[in-house]
Amino acid sequence: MNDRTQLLKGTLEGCILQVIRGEEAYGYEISEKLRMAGFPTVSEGTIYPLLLRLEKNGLLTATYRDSPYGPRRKYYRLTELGELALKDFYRQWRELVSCVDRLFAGNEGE
Amino acid sequence: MNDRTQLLKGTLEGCILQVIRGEEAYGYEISEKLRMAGFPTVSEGTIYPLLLRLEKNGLLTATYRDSPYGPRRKYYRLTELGELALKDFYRQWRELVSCVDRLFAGNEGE
DNA sequence: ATCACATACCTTGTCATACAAGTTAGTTGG
DNA sequence: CCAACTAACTTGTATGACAAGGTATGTGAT
Repeated sequence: MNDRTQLLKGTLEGCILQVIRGEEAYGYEISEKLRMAGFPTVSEGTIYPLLLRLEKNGLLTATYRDSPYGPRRKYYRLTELGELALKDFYRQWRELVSCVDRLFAGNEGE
Repeated sequence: MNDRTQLLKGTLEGCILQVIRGEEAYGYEISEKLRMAGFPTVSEGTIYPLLLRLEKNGLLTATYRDSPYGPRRKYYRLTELGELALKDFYRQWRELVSCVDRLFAGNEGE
């Protein structure tokens, strides 16, 4: 009925910002890292539009670089605005988690 | 840019099931309880369609009862299917939380 | 050379769902 | 009578995840 895709809404954007935060990364790499973090496979139809949107909104900047293994890669870096958005996301995320926890407190084991 | 509404996607459904789980409740009451749990005010344009959808999908059953204070209330109860869906939601929710936590582990304080 | 496969990026169209704004109704109190 | 609260519902809009498909480059096997 309701698959995980609805749960991901909004979360993914923040998680991608977090992945890029440490060091610049390109799309294909980001989806690998998310998979390694345990996320269900993130579709390319999800990730590329999202990256373009973040770039357009000024949270990311991009530069193309050649790859030794295939076509050139588009590396993304966080802007100042991106850092702020990331902090903001994490704050809101923690708040949501604590609300849900409060609601489910007492009957986890059932 | 991205307000909390996107973060709520999918989460709300499970939380409403959880509110109803303990004892039957009606829409207006549910939105109050969510607010008390710390959720940002949940719009009526959100909650009533959601309840109708859950009813239509067989996760909830409803009975009307008179109210001493206003128009009659529509009380919802969880079905077997609803209980299963709730368990399923919580499992997926915990999984998502642990993925995000894994990603952000190490630099919470910044 | 050719074919399969992995890498790498992008586009189009579809679906689910949260919300704003508005509608209809009942009750209570000034 | 009117305002305020309770209570449910409808319509229209925007967002964002995804499936499916397209383009292109490099590597290794046949």
